Formats: sequence, structure tokens, C-alpha cells
Amino acid sequence: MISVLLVDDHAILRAGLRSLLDAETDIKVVGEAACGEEAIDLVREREPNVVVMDLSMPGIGGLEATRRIRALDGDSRVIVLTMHSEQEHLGPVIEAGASGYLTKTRADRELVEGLRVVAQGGAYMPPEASTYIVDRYVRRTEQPAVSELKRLSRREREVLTLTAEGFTAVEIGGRLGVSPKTVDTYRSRVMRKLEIAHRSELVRFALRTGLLKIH
Amino acid sequence: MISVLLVDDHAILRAGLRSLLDAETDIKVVGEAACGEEAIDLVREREPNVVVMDLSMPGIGGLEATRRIRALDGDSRVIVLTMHSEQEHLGPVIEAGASGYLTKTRADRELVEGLRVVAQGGAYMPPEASTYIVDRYVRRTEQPAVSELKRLSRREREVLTLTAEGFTAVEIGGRLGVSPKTVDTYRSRVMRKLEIAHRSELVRFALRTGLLKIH
DNA sequence: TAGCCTGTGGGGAAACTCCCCACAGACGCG
DNA sequence: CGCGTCTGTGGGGAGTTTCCCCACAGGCTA
Repeated sequence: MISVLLVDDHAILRAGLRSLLDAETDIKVVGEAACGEEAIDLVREREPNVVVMDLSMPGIGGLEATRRIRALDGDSRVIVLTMHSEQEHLGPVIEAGASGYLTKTRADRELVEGLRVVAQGGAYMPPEASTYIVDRYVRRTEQPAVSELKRLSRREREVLTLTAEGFTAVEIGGRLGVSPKTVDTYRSRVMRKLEIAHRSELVRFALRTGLLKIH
Repeated sequence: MISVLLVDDHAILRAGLRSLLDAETDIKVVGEAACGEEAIDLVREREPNVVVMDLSMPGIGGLEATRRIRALDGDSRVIVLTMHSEQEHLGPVIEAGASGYLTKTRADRELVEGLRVVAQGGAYMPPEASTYIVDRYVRRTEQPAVSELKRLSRREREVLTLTAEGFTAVEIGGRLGVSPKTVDTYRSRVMRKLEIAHRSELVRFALRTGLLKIH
């Protein structure tokens, strides 16, 4: 059974959504909110599995509400429902931690499906979301930093990565089968080539180029 | 004008794709390949904007071919076209660096659109891709590591993040307005709480919890 | 052939970490 | 109320680590 909270400042729309969802036996609407603040309170109180969230609302709005709901201890997940196809807002929506995104025109057909996906821990986003997400998170060879990567030798890249991961020269040397001092040299050369003087920039570089990634 | 390379081991299918794409005035098919190896050679030679890639092929297959094409110097992008709806392969496809993903059943209607999106530097993925990508890259509050995050005090989190970013205790102390020794203590406490003994685990933790993120 | 890049390493001073210890205020809990 | 725990704050000191300078060999290029 999936519990759902509806958040929209238009009662009519909430009613529409409710009737849509009431037709499903495994979905239960456990509350409605007309603004972001109210939504947060209700999430705290009823801990719905999924929140269907309108973006444009008076007060803090759907985006900020999404952010705050995600910051709560519970694990309510949010599907953003935009009334117009304002897909330029997709980036902020993902940033805010939404798990789903639907436009009104698609909602009637896809909301139920999206809801199930999201309730199961998945995400339901339009194809365009991939653009945004991939842009941000998957290494892109056309990114300027990545072209700089090509100026590093293999050894230098290895040392850069392992250093950014927090290993010391001794450890890296052990893994690569060379002396720690050699590793020192590689690190120095990387920093000179990239014109960076500080370890933190090294980490940032590794992060931007995708050398350092989530396991 | 978008230049396209078609890769599929079935000539009939390539012919179908070609006729589909020839109908567009801004798309030009600049080559065809029947296997991954051939595809790589042709990409090197003709540098197409987009490669339409079948997954199941003799030899290295479409996945490995995609990976290698992405590793080339050029910036040809890849749309994967699966013949059946083998969406369980989405993860590897994204990992391999594909920018688009289409099933055969959708290709006739969506290929041209996807091609344009990808050629412009975007990504064209089914909604399910978001699940995969978001799962991997957007911090998820329900991840076990994140719940551990809540056991850390604010100061401890700050120090954890900055340490993972490569700053030293002196620098962190300066930024937070406390003594370096205090920062040392925070770091120690973080490591004890998380039961980690090594800096690299600290970085991994920061990465997994999203404390350490791309810019 | 003379450079430049890469892989490999040493020396040494300065910096940094890491473990132990200390203390005060806040908070909760018998 | 007193006691333990957590958090914020810091010191001491041994041992590590970094970072800059230097060196040399092999390969590739101009």
C-alpha cells in the first residue's frame, strides 16, 4: 500500500488527483496540503511514502518544500508535478531532491506509474532529466577539465586519483609497486601541470573530471 | 548538419534506419558498421556527431564499443538502440558512456528526436534511466551511510567535508575560526564514530553521503 | 643531436596527522 | 540533584607525510 500526500494550492486539482488515485487499490491518499509549509507539517505527521508536489504555490513554494521534506528524518519521496511544461526548471527540481517529475499533460496517464516507481525507491523523470543529470555527474569528455586530463601520463593520473581518495604516498607506492618518493614526484608533476598549488584543488579537479566518483 | 554512423550487424535494419534518417534534411548518415571493431575504426576516420549503436553484436559488442568510442579523442556521442526492451541493461549502458537509449519499438518515432537532442550535447534516456542515475549520483537520504551522518555534530560534519576536500587542519581551523588542534579533535571523533581508521575511508564516506560533491 | 616527457628515485626541512589528555557547558536520566 | 554523555574547545608530542630540489635513463620529436 502506497500512502500519498497531495500538495497543490488548487483544491480542484487536488480533487482530480485524488479521484485518479482512488481508482487504484494499492494507493491511499493520506492527506492534502495547499502550501509548502502545510505539506512539511503533514509529512512529519503522516510520513507518506510519496508526496505529489506542485511547484508554483504561495509561500515557500514547491521547490523549497521538496528540499525541506528531503531534509527530514523520514523517507518520504517527492514527485514534482508542474502545471505547465516548465521543463527549464528540471535542474533545480533534481537538486532539491525530487524523485519524480511530471507535467500536467502527462500526469493523467503516467502519475500512477510514476508513483509506483518512486514508491519502490526508483526515480521517474522525463528523458530530458538525463541530460541534466548526465551533464552534471557523468564525466563528459568535452569538459575543459577533462581535456587537461589528457595532458597527464597514466602514472600521473593514477597517483592523482589515489591521492584524491585519501591515500598517502607510501600506500600508493605500495599499490603501484614503486617507491613512495616516485609517487611524490608524480604528484608534484601533476600539480605543476595543472598549475595548482593546493591539495584541495587536486581533489576538486579529480571530482570534476570524474576520476573521483562514488564507488 | 548532424553526421551519423549506424552500427548494427543486420544490414536490413541499417537500411531501415538509413531510410528513416534520410528523410531528415539536417541529418546525414556518413557510414555503417556491422560490428563494434569496425565501428571504432569508422568513428576514428569520420568522426560522426552521433553513433547509433546496437547492443547485441558479434565481437566486442555494442557496450564495449561504446566504451571505447567514448575513450577516443573525438567527441562522437552514442545512442544505444536495443532490439528488445532489455531495459535491465540500462545501467551498464550509462556506465559505458552512452548519451541516449532507445528500444526498437520506440525508435521509429523517437530516433530523430533523440538524435537531435544528443547531437546538441544532451542525453536522451527513458524515464527509467533516472532511477539508475539518480540512485548512483544524487545523495539519497535513505542510504545507510547517510543515517550515520546524523550521528555527527555540525562541527564534525564540517570538518569531515573540508578534510575530504583536501584542506588541512590549519586551514579548516582558519575557516571555522577555531584552533587547528580543535579541528584535529573533530576529525578524530568523526573517525571514531564512523569506526574508520583511514583517511581514504573518510573520503569514501563523504563521497557516498554526498558531502563531497561536484562543485 | 639536443630537447622534452616520462618513469624512476633520494635528501631534508617544514608541515601535518594522530593519539592522549583536559575542561566547561548542555542535556538527559535515574 | 548528581552523574554520565555529548559537544565545543584546545595542548603536547612522536611519528608521518608532504613538498621542493635534484638526478638519471630511455624514448620520442623537432
